[in-house]
Amino acid sequence: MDVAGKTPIGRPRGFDADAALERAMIVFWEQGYEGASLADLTSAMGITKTSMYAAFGNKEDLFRKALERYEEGPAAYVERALRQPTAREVATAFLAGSVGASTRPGCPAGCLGVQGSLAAGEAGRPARDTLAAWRDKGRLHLRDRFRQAVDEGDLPPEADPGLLARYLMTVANGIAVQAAGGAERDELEQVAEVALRNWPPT
Amino acid sequence: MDVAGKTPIGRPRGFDADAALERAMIVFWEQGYEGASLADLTSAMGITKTSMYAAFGNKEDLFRKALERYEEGPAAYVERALRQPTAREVATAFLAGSVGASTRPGCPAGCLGVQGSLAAGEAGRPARDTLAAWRDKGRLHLRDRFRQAVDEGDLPPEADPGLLARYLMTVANGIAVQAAGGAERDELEQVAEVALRNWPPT
DNA sequence: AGATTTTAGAACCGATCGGTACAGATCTCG
DNA sequence: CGAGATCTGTACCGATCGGTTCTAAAATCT
Repeated sequence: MDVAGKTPIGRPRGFDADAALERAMIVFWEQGYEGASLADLTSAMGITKTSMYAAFGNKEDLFRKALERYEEGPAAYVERALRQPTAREVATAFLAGSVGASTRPGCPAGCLGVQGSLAAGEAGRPARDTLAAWRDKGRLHLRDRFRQAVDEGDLPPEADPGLLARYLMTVANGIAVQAAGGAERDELEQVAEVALRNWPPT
Repeated sequence: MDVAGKTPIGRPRGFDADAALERAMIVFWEQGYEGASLADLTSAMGITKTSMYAAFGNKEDLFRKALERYEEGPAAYVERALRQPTAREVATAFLAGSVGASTRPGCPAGCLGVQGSLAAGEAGRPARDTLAAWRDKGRLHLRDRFRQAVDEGDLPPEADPGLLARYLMTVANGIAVQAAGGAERDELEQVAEVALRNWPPT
């Protein structure tokens, strides 16, 4: 039985849901969860509120889906960094990717995972918690990767994988804040370089 | 002529403006500029909207005054750090103070200067810009202090004061994000220690 | 005392918030 | 060709947004 090939019954949707989600991601990235109104979102997406609700659920669902999109797109550098052969290369690629994503031309400055919602009122709390969990997931992936590096002798046995992961994530978060405040790409590349100067020797 | 001693004419205000501002600061710190509604603020301040407008202007003015209050209170560690005798001590005190302020018991986790407004809709843009300028001011103070350190031979001549300042501010911003996400004080103290391992020798 | 100045409280303002109900349009299936 | 299913646009929902108006109360001034 063909699961995907069939044309669905009923009137087909008149817009590209993927493209609309991409637009929504940009708006959330630029204005944050609470700062992005449904009017802002749907106007950027080129659809009406009704279509948005039918296609994505509600504002919170839309935000989560925009975050998934962000993870696969601008934040894909995390996965790429984790696949580097040595811990040092992982760290370097991670910070370089963080700088790149936070200062990407044509995109909002900073990181959706940080500025999407850091402090929020009652209404924005689920979105804030979603982002905190998302950042934590990345941090734990880094930690696991550095544990593996210790096992492989790629990091000295006395290295603390959890601490190194948190250190890197802290610098990346700081880079995102700096970028949101207008810091330029080359300035942040220098910061990343300084941050890696004290990386444990292999 | 006594400028301050006189009792002002008219009905005296029935609340402590300083205490009310302190409460407002906490609310902004916890919920961000856009996430804090006037109802949230005035209820925490224990006054009505009318009294708030008479005493502080409007929401934006209140936010600016809450930031000044934050600078004199929880963020006073910046000034203290800048007065340390050596560049290394300045850097150490700055990061230690950042960790302390971001994980202070009884206060919201994180830093008002970061999570107060990082990304915002149209309405919150002035607040966001105010915070970005505030963070930049701190960064430039650090830079000037490190320039002085180079002049005094306290930092090597090849040290880059601007880069060191931006590096420290980046780490401090990252610490604030980590704290907002639930990181504990001792974890962030270790991060600060790692971040200072490669500080230029005297 | 009486005039003046300021505060406090409640009621109210238009605008906007996130979210829906409904009707018409457009598709597949029989 | 209907019949049933799904999407789209409009109009609307109650609640809340930041901010104001108006009246009464409480103080100092002459």
